[in-house]
Amino acid sequence: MRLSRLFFTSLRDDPADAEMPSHRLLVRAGYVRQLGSGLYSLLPLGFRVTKRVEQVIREELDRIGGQEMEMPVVHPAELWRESGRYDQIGPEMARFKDRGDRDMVIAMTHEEVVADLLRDIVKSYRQLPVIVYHFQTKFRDEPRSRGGLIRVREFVMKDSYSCDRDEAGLDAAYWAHHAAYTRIFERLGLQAIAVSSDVGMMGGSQAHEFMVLNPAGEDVLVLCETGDYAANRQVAVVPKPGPAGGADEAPLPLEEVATPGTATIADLAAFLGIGEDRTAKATFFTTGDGRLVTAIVRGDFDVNETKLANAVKAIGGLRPANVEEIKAAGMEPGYGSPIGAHDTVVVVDDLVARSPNLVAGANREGFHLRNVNLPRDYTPDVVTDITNARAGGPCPACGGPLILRNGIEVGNIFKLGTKYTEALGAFYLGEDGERHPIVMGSYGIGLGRNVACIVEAHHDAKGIAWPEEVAPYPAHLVSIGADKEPRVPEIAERWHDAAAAAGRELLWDDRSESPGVKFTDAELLGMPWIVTLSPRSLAAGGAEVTERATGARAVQPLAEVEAWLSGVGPRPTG
RNA sequence: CGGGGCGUGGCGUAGUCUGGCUUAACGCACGGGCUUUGGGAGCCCGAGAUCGUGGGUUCGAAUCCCACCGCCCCGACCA
Repeated sequence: MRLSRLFFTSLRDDPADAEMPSHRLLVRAGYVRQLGSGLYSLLPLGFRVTKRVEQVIREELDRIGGQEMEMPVVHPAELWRESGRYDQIGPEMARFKDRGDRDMVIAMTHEEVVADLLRDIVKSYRQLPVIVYHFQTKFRDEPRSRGGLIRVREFVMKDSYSCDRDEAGLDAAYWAHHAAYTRIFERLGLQAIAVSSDVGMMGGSQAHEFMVLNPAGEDVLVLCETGDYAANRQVAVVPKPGPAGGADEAPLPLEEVATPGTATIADLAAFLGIGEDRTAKATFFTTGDGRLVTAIVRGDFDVNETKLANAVKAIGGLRPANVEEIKAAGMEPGYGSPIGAHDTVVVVDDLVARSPNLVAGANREGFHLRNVNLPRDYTPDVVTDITNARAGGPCPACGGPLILRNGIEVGNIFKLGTKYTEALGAFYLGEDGERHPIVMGSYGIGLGRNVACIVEAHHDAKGIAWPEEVAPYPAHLVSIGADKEPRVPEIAERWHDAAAAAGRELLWDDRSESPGVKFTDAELLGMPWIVTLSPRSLAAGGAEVTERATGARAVQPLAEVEAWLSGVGPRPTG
């Protein structure tokens, strides 16, 4: 590819609205352009990278027996009504009517279509197991896109679906995907770690997310330094300390105490001269279906909203309750507790439930209660772990200190079970002559997000440094001094043509720009090898070969470079 | 949806507070010419902007007021 013909432009200045390095570089180097919020065009360079990422994924999925296919982006709403998601999912799913006034949706994912195909095609256990996948556009009208390609509204995703006779088959497909993903991310140059993740309301039984560490990541990971524990904080197990005063402390009588101006736990503990671990903190949420949830954790812990939402099976998630809602249930924000409250679901953390004599709110401004004890003083609806793991806290596996890091989800694997196949009636006839629902798993990798994460991991102050596996071109040929030394354009053109003929096209900067411009662009664009051909290099006996990632450079003989670029020889290292 | 910020040639910005000095300025990029050619070259000429949109105030609006739209960041949200 001649750079003079490439549909692109590099920018000397950073785009004003790009904060993440990957976004800044992909825009500056002419890989992507933004069309609207969360909507991006892939320019030819960006498209080539994406296709290479796609090919890595394709090869690894084919290795575990995946069969590539393609399902539509537009679905009849009826299909989504059958699974129940048409009404469950909010405005993030785009809907419209076709010319026949039929309700249609734009796909956010493809479980329904797969289940629909299964009920049509699979009759017998002999047809299972099967893994199908496709690379297809998804549209999710996110409330807020951010971070360039990291979180967008329209994106191409590899989604695969495993279809098995039973749980054992699902388990095998699940771990096959786990292994495939591990290979994929390694090949992509991403240090991804698999963390246990939330299965949420989907009725699944197990899920992992593959995460790359990044300060801009939207998820918090709980990691053990020894590597024996890794989980999304949403689901991280929290080993609890014993009650602050000892488990066998005798319950004392309830006692109201004036605590003016102590609406926060820190103020309260300081005012009473006690540790935060002797207090119970109440926080309030409202579910999507309008229930008030009162969550009680020990004062030195924080509520984990995912765990809480799961504990109360919150439809439509949780949002912080407002003051009116809290007061309507007989509680006082800042001084609240379930004592005397009504019309609220009370969820108590297990540590609170077994901690005697905590200080809790009196539901009266400026007052708290000492010596609150369960179940003497109020009755929880649910007792379970609803706390966030804390940095430095004990690892559930080894007891060592935990660390918290932000991460970006580059892939996920999920045991769906029979939710969709039962809903849509996708059954097979087993060896036993009985009808059984097909057992599904679903597995996703977002392409654009992976491209951005690769750049996050492989760039420097000058630009991108693509791993060879995904680079849009294997090498960037810079020809200099073409008007002074006729051999330069001759050789460059010959190499360019030979490489193309060998099916491994080069990017050749054939422009009549100054050397500085060409070198700067070559470093910005980030091909793994920069080959400089100039009167100077010829005088030194060949062409200069520079490794983009390390900056290591050496002059190599012309014949060897030509053989390498033409695909008939190794990269010269002499 | 809440909070904050921003919208001025392709990109980055100044000008806005304090209306007129603007025929809207500057750098980069772009076209032509000459010179230059191993690290974002120099000089000359040139094209390119309904100052986000609509309304209002005013003798006069990029600038003040109202409404709307768009984008970015934080939060909420994320099957």
